[in-house]
Amino acid sequence: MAMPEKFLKPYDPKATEGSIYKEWEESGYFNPDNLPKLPDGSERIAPFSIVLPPPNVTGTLHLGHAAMLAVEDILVRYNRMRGKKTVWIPGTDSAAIATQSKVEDILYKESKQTRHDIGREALMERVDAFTKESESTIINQVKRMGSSLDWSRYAYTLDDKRYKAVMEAFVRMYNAGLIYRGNRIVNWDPKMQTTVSDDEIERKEETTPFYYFKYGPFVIGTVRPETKFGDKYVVMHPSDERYAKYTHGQQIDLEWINGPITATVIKDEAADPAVGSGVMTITPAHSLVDFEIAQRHNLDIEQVIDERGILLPIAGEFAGQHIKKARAAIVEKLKAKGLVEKVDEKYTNNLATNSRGGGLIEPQIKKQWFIGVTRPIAERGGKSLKDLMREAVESGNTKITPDHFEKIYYHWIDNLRDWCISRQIWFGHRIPVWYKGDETKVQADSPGAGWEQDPDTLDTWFSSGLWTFSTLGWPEQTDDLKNFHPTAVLETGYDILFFWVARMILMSTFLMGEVPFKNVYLHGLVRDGQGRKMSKSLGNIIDPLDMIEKYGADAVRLSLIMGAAPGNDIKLSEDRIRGYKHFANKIWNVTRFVLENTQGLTLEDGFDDRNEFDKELRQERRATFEEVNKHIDTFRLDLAADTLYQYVWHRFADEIIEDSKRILKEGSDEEKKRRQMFLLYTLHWILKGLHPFMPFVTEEIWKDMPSRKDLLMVETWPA
RNA sequence: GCGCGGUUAGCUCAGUUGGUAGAGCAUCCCCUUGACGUGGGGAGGGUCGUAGGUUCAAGUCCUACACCGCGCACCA
Repeated sequence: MAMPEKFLKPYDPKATEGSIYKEWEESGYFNPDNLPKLPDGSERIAPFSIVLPPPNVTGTLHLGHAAMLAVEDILVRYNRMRGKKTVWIPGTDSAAIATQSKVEDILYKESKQTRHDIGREALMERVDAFTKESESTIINQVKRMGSSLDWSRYAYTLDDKRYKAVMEAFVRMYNAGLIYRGNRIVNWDPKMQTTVSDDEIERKEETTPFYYFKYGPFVIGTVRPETKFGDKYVVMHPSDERYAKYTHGQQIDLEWINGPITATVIKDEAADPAVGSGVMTITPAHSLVDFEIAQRHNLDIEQVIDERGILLPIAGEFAGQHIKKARAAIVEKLKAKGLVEKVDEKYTNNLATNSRGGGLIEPQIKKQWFIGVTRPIAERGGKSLKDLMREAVESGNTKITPDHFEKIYYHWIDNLRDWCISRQIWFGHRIPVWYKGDETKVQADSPGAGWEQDPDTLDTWFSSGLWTFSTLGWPEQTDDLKNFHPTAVLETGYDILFFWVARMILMSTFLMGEVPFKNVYLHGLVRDGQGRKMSKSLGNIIDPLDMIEKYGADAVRLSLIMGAAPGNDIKLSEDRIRGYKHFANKIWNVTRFVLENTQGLTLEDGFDDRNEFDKELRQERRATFEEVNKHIDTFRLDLAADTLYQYVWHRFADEIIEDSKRILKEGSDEEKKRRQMFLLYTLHWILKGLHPFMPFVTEEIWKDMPSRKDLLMVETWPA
């Protein structure tokens, strides 16, 4: 057999990757139902399942996705080769708020219309068209990474099956008393005109003046004078001796922004004597802490700012002004009245913004739907959702890697408040609650004529929380659900531990009575070569698709794995990617050498165990793979890849092959044969071992291996 | 303020149950005309953040501190 011509030129990923992915897809082996039997003729039984964290349907592939795909594909391919019944389920996410705001932006740019101009139905049509158009883009980009996803099980968060699952989940949670409607203080985004959950708030630093105002005999501080109109309670710590002469409930007449008012003294431990003067006034309608104080003492709560950020009549002459503009004018007026004690010009304040749309958050009291996280659940032995979430990890049923994130997870649970799940946007899963007069019904479908559905939709993380089982067919009792749930691993970035991982545990432990996954593997953020975040303004963004184009998907995958310990940020530079392309080429040339020197031989030509020197080589090879197995099983893919890299390049190529040149030239026929068999055999091992990490180049080489029976992706792992 | 990490060679990072410090890249020198220049051999370079402690022995365990990063909280 002559040396295949392709090995005479350097490895060219561009010429091979597309067709190889097609072969994989057409083989059907991404689907566990089509996987071949094991070499001993038995069926694959042990399951290995991963659900893909669904990228936004309207997004494009970035390095975070690329890292995630690399890790998950390695785990899936490794386990497939180890004989497991493997499935990796793809999907995309509607990303409700983000997608709707994107479409609204386009709408406004094109026709200067808002969603209210065109109405709910027309907007949804536009959103659907936009997502359909985008969907294929992200899917094709995911495929270019070599991801061995079972596309026959593709799910979209808003498709019919998932919609049904979401409705079912809501109704069940409502019936269990976990979902309730309440008038509580929520994070309101005046720009998007919707509520936002606590976890979606992003704090941004700003430098702003800090004002000290005279409030009767007291001095109070604030950065937000515009909220102060309704402040008629003055709060101090019960044991603050400076204010011992004031008693709880005492009334004090004083001059305030728009004239004389009567303030009431409240003694509450929420006032920290060490902060400022130790005295504060409260605005219960626009501050969570103030709201809680007001509730404790049963105080009046008055709205000062409306849903668009406009001051209400309580602001007197300032009513109708936007809070942004009103602030300076209010301060001027207070100055004129001699009520400004002093101004600290450079105060660092953390502004709450909506991390999805960027609007400034204004706390408001609104009637919304909530999930009560501390309510006892009868069908779970009186435990609360918080208890269930904590137990999932404490029991070890779900292990988080790296494990220090478990502490962060507990910390989050301890601080968790009821989760506001209703959103005033249109794109998403509509809340399955129906109203007719004073009647309310909670059910998936309309109860009939005259019933009106709640106009709100659900927080996108509500449906995402169901993802491990909604993708497997829940609420129907499917075979997939039986076979593959709980899933083996959930792999994602540590930045969505709370958003998503915790919500999945919440949903699964309640609805399924089991954890959603046995392992959580958290990868780091991908940064540039100097450790900076990639951003447009720094101009340091690396596009994974450009890199695939230049160096091949295998090189990109390896660059995101090597040196990336779990949970550590990944520092990526183009140099590193180039380096791994060199490695792909090295494997290519190793193959060329081995095939050239073993022509006419196959694995079936036997293996001589009596050669003592080669015995050591074989032991070393086995030890190498045992190390690789150990690392993969403990999610140290970085070390596994490094072990293989070292062995292939610096042991096998640099030493064993170099040494073989002498033997093949000068050795006896028997020595030659032994060495040839070792080289050929080891090349098989190497290709198998590297396949999960570098699937394209190894599969391409595999085509010319004399012992090939099927695709490398379903070959058995060396042992 | 509370919590979680990190600090090891110029850079990026490993370092498994404590036993004389490792890799890749970079630098310098040398080699190489049939596996591969996307190559090979070699060299220099670290008192492992600081100060204590435990131990026969500490990069590894304990305590404190410093600096860097992150999460939560804070709009009095």
